[in-house]
Amino acid sequence: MPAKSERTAKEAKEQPRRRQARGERRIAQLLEAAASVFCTTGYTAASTNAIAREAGVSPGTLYQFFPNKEAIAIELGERLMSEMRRTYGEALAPVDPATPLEEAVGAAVDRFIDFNCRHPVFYTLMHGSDIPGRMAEEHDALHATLIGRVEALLTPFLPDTPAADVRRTAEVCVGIYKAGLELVLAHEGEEREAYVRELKNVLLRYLAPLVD
Amino acid sequence: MPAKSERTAKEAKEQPRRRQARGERRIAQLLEAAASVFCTTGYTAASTNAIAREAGVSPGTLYQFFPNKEAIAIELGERLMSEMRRTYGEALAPVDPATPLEEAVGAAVDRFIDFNCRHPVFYTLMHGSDIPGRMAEEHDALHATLIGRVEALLTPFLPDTPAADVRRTAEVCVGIYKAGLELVLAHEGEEREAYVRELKNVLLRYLAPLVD
DNA sequence: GGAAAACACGAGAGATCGCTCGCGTTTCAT
DNA sequence: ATGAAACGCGAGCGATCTCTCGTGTTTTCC
Repeated sequence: MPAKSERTAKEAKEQPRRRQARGERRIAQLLEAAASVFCTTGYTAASTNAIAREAGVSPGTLYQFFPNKEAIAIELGERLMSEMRRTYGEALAPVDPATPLEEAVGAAVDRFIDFNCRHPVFYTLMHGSDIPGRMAEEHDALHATLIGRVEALLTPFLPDTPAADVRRTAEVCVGIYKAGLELVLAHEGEEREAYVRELKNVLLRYLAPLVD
Repeated sequence: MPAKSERTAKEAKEQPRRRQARGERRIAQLLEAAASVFCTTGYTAASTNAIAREAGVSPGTLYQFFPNKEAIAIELGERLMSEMRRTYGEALAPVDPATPLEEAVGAAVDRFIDFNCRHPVFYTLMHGSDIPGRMAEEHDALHATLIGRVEALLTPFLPDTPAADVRRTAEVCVGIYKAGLELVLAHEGEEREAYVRELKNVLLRYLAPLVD
């Protein structure tokens, strides 16, 4: 009994159980159902039974793939984050300081708004005031990196400004973006695009006097 | 048995039960406790037992004064709204069109920020994404009147602008205010005041090009 | 002083939710 | 083919929460 017998370890950290194709399909199915339920009822009010029902499986099946309710949100969040990085990873970071501010802001806003429109559950998970422990940490981490990116983008424009002021300006920009995102998500079609334009206006007019 | 026997009406609409001074004191006590618990845990996660415990009374006593949990939030919200009207009723409405925009915006922001800082539960109740039926209606009503006020304030400055655009501008202003309020409440002392100044800057720079 | 009403208590009924467990079915490696 | 492991089911356990009820105390009114 040498070969594969260390399978007996009771509470191993992570036993990345062998999955069949069927299992992977179920996981995707369950995550999609969870996204739908989270969007309509929020995280806390969403019951695991409701998620299972939405996915057309039994509660027991759900817990075959997720140890608990929070893990569903975590996994959903991580998949969204990785898609975000994959698609828009360079939306903020590598900006040529010679780029006009208008162009940089416009591009960043367009990319993030587009992502959030295609994945409305992202806003629900990251903005909901009812998120639990680990998810809140993930939210704080995302917020911190976002602030850092905006700071990095702003600093070249504000050479002789105290760091604390730059940070505050970045916080204000992200706050404006969140408020704008809420308005954008609340509308559709032409009206939605009008709000996108307004959001860009707010950011540009707020920043314009600073970068001269 | 003629006189006061219609007391037997089973499910009378509103039986404004006679209250003793002790009862009024308990109600105030319970609402204060509820405000505290709502602030720290949010509405949904706040348990009625926790509110009773915070107030130093039994759960039964709580239900002597409130028919259900939602009624506590409703009453709390109504008292806050009436205090808001009493103290800052004219914060937005009767503005002389000759007043400089800077002054009007600054005064309105100062008043509302001050109110929200003194009653942080107001933000929790009105911004929480986990609020129930009746409370959400109250929130919508407040939002609608707020938008209306801002529209009224904006219209004289924007004579030849389509109504839809004015409304959208008002929505953006209120959205900016909410985002700023969140940042202001998250900080204290000197930093808080710096965020108040930034909020005013954002609003003024957004509106300035429109009113020329 | 005495009856009625308001106030206060706290155990627990009733409902919901997260999650488990035992057992049957399907899939896969050998 | 066959044993093992992954998958699937759904009743129900245990914990929690809202709200009730029976009982006892204080206040008010005459």
